[in-house]
Amino acid sequence: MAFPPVDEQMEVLRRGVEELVPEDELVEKVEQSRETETPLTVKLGCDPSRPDLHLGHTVVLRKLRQFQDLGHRAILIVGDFTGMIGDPSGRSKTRPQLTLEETRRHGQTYYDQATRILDPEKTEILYNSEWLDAMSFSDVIELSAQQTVARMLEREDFKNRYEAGQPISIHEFLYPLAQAQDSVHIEADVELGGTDQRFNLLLGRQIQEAQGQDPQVCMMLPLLEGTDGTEKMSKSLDNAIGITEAPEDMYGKVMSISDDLIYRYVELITDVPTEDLPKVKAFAQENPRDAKAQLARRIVTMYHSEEEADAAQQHFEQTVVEGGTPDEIPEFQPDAEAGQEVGLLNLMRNADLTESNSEGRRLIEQGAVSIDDETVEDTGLYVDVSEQAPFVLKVGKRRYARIVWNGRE
RNA sequence: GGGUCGGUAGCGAAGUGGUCAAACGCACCAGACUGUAAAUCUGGCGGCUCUGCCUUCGAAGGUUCAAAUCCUUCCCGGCCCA
Repeated sequence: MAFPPVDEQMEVLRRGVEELVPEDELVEKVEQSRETETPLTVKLGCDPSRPDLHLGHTVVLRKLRQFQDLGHRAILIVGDFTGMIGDPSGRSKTRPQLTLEETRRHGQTYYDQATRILDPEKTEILYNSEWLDAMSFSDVIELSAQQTVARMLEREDFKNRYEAGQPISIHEFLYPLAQAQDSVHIEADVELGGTDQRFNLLLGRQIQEAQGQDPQVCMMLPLLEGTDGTEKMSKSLDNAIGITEAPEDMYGKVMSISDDLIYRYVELITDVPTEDLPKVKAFAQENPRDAKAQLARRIVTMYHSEEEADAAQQHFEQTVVEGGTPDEIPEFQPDAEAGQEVGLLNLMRNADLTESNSEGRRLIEQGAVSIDDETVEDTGLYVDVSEQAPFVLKVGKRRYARIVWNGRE
């Protein structure tokens, strides 16, 4: 197949990239691949311990997709080997130990989600236990001889821990080496990763070189900030927008990002053509609300459909902007006899609107509970469901239930 | 193996016999405000039949009128030494 001209390829590949080490080598590789009509092998490692992808992951996946669209070869490497061993160091949260089946299953889930972005026809998936598990102890020693402790300690987190007198287990030095070995195994031309992967990616270059291979180019992409606007998007920080989330949630969460982030999201995780980006930037400054709505629609469309994006937008306008009641709210049918008075506190708890009666009482005191848009004042209110149903019970801004009663006499 | 420091609410962290359901920060929830589910401000943030009562401060016992705070044993973690 014919590859596009080098300049064209580079223009696509450079978009949104934080760091490219070294850029001229990539140009050379692209030139060479075009001349010899051989696709580049592009590697992306993925962590099978958390298979739920969010928009942050898509930054790097989209870059991989761009490589595919230019005709190159994408390889996803599932780190099942390290996943199986787990990280026994015990500091911070111990990485959960996974069984082989679990890593395979997670790997599959990862693949299924990733192919919403990648071209499934052109995506290879490999599990690194395949070759890492086969290495003998002497192989490992040989591998580790290719790196020095001093260089390892250049890595910031190791350095900090070392200087602070905190323990670093030997095996922690082995993980980056294992990842580098992956690059050797597939003879990667390019490895993608977030900027937090700098050390690991660079180590891949070094190890490849030590083993007589042409070193890979390291392409580092920025870590997308989450909905809190400062921390990187991460499920454990609870600031993530998952790509499998419902259209309404996705839309709402995008609308909640801070205005400064609009352009960044557009640049990194949408298909807006590169030449239109300056326009987007100006628009985002001038009219952040509409720019954000456009972004939210675009993102929901990417992972769902245009119709669902329309519906999500409408839902948002209706419930958030106007503070109205959404069209679809869960129904709850209390267990009550005709004419029986039911305590509102219990009703809320049974309908899963509150966790405890204390919480319900507090919320009523704060004026957060309403029945058919009428604020409830009395914490000891009793309602006769058979008489009053159906009615809409609202707790806070986002918790609703339609209370119904199917006449039991 | 020895020494030492520590284990308090979702997390971080005060408190070291009574005024402790436990300061403070973060997270979270609500109200006001706003173009927004952002920011900001205000309030809340164990449970209950709620002006009071009940269960919590690693676990189990004990001392005391009274324990998160003192004692004993045990479990878990950090650091130092070997």
